[in-house]
Amino acid sequence: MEAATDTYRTTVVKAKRQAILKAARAQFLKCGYTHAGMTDIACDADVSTATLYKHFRSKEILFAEIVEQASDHFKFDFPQPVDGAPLEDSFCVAAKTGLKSFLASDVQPLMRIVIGEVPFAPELARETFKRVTHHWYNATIGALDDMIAQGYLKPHDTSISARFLIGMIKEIFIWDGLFHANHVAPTDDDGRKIRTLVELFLHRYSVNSPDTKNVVWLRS
Amino acid sequence: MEAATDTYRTTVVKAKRQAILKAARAQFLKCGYTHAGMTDIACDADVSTATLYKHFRSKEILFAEIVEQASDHFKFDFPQPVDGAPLEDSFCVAAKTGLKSFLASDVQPLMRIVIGEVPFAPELARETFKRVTHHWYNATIGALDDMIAQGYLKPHDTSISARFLIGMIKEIFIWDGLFHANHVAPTDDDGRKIRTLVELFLHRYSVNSPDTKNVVWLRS
Amino acid sequence: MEAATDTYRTTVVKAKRQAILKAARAQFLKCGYTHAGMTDIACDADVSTATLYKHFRSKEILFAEIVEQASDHFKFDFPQPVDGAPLEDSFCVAAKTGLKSFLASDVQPLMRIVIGEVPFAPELARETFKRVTHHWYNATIGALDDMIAQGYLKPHDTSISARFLIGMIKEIFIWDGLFHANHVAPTDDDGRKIRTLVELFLHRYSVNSPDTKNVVWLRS
Amino acid sequence: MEAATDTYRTTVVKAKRQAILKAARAQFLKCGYTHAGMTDIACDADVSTATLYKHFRSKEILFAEIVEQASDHFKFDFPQPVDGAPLEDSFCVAAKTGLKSFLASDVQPLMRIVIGEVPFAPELARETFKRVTHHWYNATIGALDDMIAQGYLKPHDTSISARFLIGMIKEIFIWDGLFHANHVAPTDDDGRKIRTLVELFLHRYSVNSPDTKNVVWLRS
DNA sequence: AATGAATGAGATTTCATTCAT
DNA sequence: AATGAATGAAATCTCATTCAT
Repeated sequence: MEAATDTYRTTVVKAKRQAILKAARAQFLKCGYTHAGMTDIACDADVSTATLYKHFRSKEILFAEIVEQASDHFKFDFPQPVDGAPLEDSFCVAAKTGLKSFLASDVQPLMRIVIGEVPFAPELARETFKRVTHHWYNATIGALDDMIAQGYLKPHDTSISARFLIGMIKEIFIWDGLFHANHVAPTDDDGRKIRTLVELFLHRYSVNSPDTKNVVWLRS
Repeated sequence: MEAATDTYRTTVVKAKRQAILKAARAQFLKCGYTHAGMTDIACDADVSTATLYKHFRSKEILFAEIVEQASDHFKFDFPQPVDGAPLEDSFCVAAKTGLKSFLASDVQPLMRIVIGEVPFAPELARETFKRVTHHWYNATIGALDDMIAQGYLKPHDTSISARFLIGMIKEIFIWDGLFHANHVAPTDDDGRKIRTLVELFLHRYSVNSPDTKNVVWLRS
Repeated sequence: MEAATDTYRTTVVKAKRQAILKAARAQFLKCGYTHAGMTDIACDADVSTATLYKHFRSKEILFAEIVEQASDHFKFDFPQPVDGAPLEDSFCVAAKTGLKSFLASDVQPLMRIVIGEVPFAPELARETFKRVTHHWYNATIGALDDMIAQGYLKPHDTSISARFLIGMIKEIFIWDGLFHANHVAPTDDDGRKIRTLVELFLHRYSVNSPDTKNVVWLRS
Repeated sequence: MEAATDTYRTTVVKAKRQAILKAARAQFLKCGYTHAGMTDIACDADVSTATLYKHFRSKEILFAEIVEQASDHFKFDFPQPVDGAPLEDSFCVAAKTGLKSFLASDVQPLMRIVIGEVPFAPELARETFKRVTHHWYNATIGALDDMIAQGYLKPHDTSISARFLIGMIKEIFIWDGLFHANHVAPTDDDGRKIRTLVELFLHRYSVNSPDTKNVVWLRS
């Protein structure tokens, strides 16, 4: 009986916690950090402000929790190139998958808020940056290094080429969203943008790409 | 005499206006939009709040003015390739110049604020985005198209390649600054980063780059 | 069996009650009345708030209980003068004993709180005042009257001389503690302070003290 | 004209400040520190809370100001003994004057509040203690030392006798007030209480008092 | 009998903006 | 034209106490 009671209570409490997180996320996304009101959040979650504060000791902590949740949701693994399949496809799948996970994680709109709060929550910003950007970046470096080791790519400084790759993806699919509320990332259903981008990358770094030792970029 | 007085008055008024703008910029950069106080700005500018409001009808308008000023300060012209000189150099100079102007214009830290205020000043964000991102983007597209017309580059869709180029630059020199207060953009004194990036670009799009029609990126 | 259970339960209940009182005393002494939190008290006592409220219907009542307990702990009996021993010694012992009991009873730091809450708990303050001050005062008056009756002291208005005696003790050993947290009453290990004070008193009221009927305090 | 305007404005501002102080004092005396509400104070002073906070940066500061004002109002100078007049009278006048100034200064009821806040405003308590208790104490020591030097009093440790004197006064006229709201200090219109207390003191310390070197306080 | 999550009411404090001078 | 004191509305957070389990 006690166990049952406990379970029931626990369930209710967890439900409230979730309700709060949901309401808070909505409020923050709608209003940004400063303009979001704890009172409103409590109200939307059908909870008193006191209860809200029992669950999350401060607005800052509540916000951090939401950001953490979202950024934890962002997972990225560069898929292993499939033997015999075009290397290009691996890159495209990786880019598409990473992007999808990123967009699905709700991190993007939260990032706007985090960025705006940089002077007042530098630690949070740093942390978010690390979780999202570093994660993506490191996974990519690792994959590129592997591919070099396996002879797919020419040896080169992957710590910079990885950033080039990611930079292009961000520019096309993410950057605009920083400046526009309710921004929907441009679709790339036929995958042409990503493919173009990957081609640009592999044109330089694939072992199969032509040698350019003697090429000059001079005008003829 | 009156004219002289008028001139004097005008001068004083203009000086006050400048003092306000200067103080406000400092405040905003230090505290972000919401936490910057009109009273503090007035105080720093040695002006009463009433005078402040005579010059700028509201905090929002004052902020917009500052952002506009800064973004107007960001000028970018892709230099014409010099005949006989390596094409590469043109790109490097362009990238370096653009970046320098961007960083010097104070737009970067203001952008953080603009981004944070997106839900409350969507128009401002849109405008800033246009002035900065579009400007850079369009100037680059134009230059690339010219170079195609002049036979420097292979014909291709410059509306996307331009973004690739800019995306890589942003990733290396700008993105991190969005998440870190007092961020100093990484130096690139020897220009190696930019050069690597340009090489990647030209490897694919220079008319001198080897043909890759029959190249497959497959593993051998 | 039932009886045993009852006994057990009773024991547990009493233990909890004591735990609560102990925790509450600590809280109140540390934080004062207003800043002491019922939740904290319950927590420190390893009891739920509901249980806390089962035992003490309100914060006020809980506090009153603690003050009562402490002030009941303060016992003072003026020791009978020992025949043939210096009267002085009786007074010194009395003063020392009274002071010791007072300091040991924890009343002093609680008094600070009681005093601060005078406007909100006038009854409690009155009661505490009576229990502590009156008690001390009445015991002293009684002893002095006895000593007059027994021919130790000159006849006089003991209702005022008793207060003089106590007033001097309070001034030296208690007053400062009202204004300083963690105040430790000045030690008087050699008893010189108390002895001086007692001498002052007996110089005027002892039957052995010289007559002063014809003394004028005029400067010669 | 400007000067006049300034004067007018200054006058108004000062008046508001005084209104606030008055309202605050009343509120604090009525409700103690914690229960006094800044909103209520503002309301009583016919001022908005914002104005209240312009004048006093915080509740704590406002309270400290009031205490300081009151304690500054407490002045005590032990009057010089008049040549040829009974020394007794000097002491009685001194006691009466000191007491009157103390009671008139409003410090007494504020002291209750200060004492209650000791754990949370130790500095304020210390300061108040110094201003009131030390001041009284030091002035008395100085006067006693002078009288010793001038041959009115027997040489002795005045740092303790001064406290005896003050302790008796406090006991009779002040102590009770700590525990009772709206307490009116007992009158002593005929001066008999003070006279009795002074006699007790001089009986021991006046140069004219009989020698007690050979007196034993033993029961005969 | 015991729990502890939930509450409602209120506390202090801030800020963009106005208006009498 | 300029001042700066005054404002009203709102924001975050706390606490003694209750009630469903």
